[in-house]
Amino acid sequence: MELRHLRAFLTVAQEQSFTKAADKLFTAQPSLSQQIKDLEQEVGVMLFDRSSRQIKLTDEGQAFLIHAEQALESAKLAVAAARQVAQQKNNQIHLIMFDLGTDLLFAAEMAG
Amino acid sequence: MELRHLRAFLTVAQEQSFTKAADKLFTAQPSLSQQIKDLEQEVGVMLFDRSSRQIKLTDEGQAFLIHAEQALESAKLAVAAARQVAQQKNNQIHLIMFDLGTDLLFAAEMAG
DNA sequence: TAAAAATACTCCATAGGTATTTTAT
DNA sequence: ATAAAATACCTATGGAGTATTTTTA
Repeated sequence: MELRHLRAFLTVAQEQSFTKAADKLFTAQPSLSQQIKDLEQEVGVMLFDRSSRQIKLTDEGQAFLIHAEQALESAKLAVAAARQVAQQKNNQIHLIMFDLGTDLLFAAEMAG
Repeated sequence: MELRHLRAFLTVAQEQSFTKAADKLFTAQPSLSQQIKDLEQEVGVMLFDRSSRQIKLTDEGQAFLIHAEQALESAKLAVAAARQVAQQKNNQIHLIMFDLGTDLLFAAEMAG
């Protein structure tokens, strides 16, 4: 199971349609069918009810959904958090360089 | 970014070593190096400090870690939750079948 | 000099695409 | 009859392995 499966799952659940989800994800419909199939196989339960034309989550799918959303959210947060730390460091460096510049300017003025 | 990257990242962080992490994940050391490299490229920051022989997390890596753990935990929970629902349903069916069996037995006795 | 990580390279599995069939309204 | 999902098939990409070259302690 990879994040790609969770993204596929969530989008199909949202759109209640493989075709629409495929459009949204800029991929082909059979790819999504395959991904969901693989996912269901790994989990060992049906996540969608295909008995009707309107695809719907099974009870199992509902249970899966909440945590799948959380997983993707956490993955996104991980990236954001790492970048934020880097950004903070960068700001500190800029600040130090600004102070240094001011000091140099001051020293130059003193020297005449 | 896929869960595989997060698994690799967490294991390297734990083991503080690519080689040990590779053993633990039953994969080859260069695969892990590559995965971490790809991950760092996507995030846009260095997650590990390689300046020493003892690999260490950078501040950015530390920030990434918490959420990466959460993501994997949620993914695991998703699977467990879906399976639990299925199991509950299964138990209900068994119970119904048991009751039905009891009823049939009773009916047979009545009929002599 | 001896470990561990990075790099180079090769190969194969599989993810994803196209074409088609099946299903449900 | 039509629109949507499933299936079949094929191809190309990139993930993983082996061999080798840096690195660092």
